[in-house]
Amino acid sequence: MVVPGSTRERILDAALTAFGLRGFDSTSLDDLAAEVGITKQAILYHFSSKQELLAATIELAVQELGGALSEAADAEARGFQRIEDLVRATFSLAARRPEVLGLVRIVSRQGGTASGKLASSMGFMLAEAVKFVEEEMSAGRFRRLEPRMLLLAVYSAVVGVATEPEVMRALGLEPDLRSLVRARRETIEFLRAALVAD
Amino acid sequence: MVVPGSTRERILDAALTAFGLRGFDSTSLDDLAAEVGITKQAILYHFSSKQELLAATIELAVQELGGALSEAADAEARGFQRIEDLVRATFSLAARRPEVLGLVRIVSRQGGTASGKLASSMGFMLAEAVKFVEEEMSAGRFRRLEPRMLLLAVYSAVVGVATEPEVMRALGLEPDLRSLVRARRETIEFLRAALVAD
DNA sequence: CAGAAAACTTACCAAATGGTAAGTCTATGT
DNA sequence: ACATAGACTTACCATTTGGTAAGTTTTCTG
Repeated sequence: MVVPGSTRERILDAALTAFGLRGFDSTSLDDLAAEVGITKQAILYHFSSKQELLAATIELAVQELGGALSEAADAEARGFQRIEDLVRATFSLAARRPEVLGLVRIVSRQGGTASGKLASSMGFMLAEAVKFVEEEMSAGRFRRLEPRMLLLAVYSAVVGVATEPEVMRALGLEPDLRSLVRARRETIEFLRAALVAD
Repeated sequence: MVVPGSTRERILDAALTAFGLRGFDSTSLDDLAAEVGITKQAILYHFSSKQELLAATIELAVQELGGALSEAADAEARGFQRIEDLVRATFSLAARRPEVLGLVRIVSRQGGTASGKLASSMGFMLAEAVKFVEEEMSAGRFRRLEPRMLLLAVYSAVVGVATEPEVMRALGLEPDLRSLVRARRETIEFLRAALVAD
């Protein structure tokens, strides 16, 4: 399988997949190089160190995630519809490119320089989300809860359901496409019940 | 600081902490040995390989998690009270020993032999939880949702909130004890709204 | 107290890892 | 035609890693 695009792009793509699915420390530059069909030194030609490759990879992941979400977040949509759109977009991304959410999770857990970078990249989107939730609460369409805590719970629930195939398996659910669709539907109903004011 | 207990116990404890907080591949046997104050070969005397050490560590984590939960799950408690007890116990564990939940997450994401072991260890508890949720739904106390999907969403939300300090930070919340208490309260209210039938 | 088993340590080792240095090939502008 | 810069590769290297082999000390037991 020949991946199109420049060598640099192919390295980034392979790194995003590997870091996001297997983890940063668990992925060696040699593995990565073999996957792309080049030598390790070609990677170090484009990215001066493994850390810098990680930084570039995070930037790409944030771009993809941000793109998918902002595309879904129709500025016109109000109330729960907007949440539903976002959840659908997140599930779609999780199905198409699980490595993107995987990378976000792995990096956000680890702390350090990388996670600071991620946090600042996501900062704007989060601030907007908080504003939206607060407006909906003021308008009486959402239950009154602490907006940031609410977002954290929603984020955790969605990303968790979308990216924990092993936990699904433990629950006796095969993590195939059909189950994912059902998981999405159930998650949306769950969130609707939690959010929408009576 | 001298940690009490046998050498074997001290190794297990250090391994649980390191694997749970920093990850399996990111922790070398040499690091571990230095922490415990012995040599790497002493570790390999008690556990014949790093993989076996991981297996023993998982077993310990499952025991701790299972212990904390089954202690909290008063068989008498019905309805949402029982969920609340469990969430409190989970948050308490996350505050006291974040590495336990961290290990469960790390392993469950990785798949392979280790995660199969974890899944089978948790199997009984999960089956019981499904039964409980189904009963509550039949009794009309919980909303009708797919029990296993519901559990997955609840699990993801709770563990996510309890163990994602970096995401909290990105939301402008300091992950200190006070915030964790607030997070717990908000999570419980969130779940109550989602679960309790009108 | 003898000796054997348990609980280690010191001494190694082969493979893998991130990274450096220097060379090769190819396109391009002059 | 030729120098120059970009895009690599081949050749190394020091360190780290999980693991083995063999020796030493401590503890238990007959």
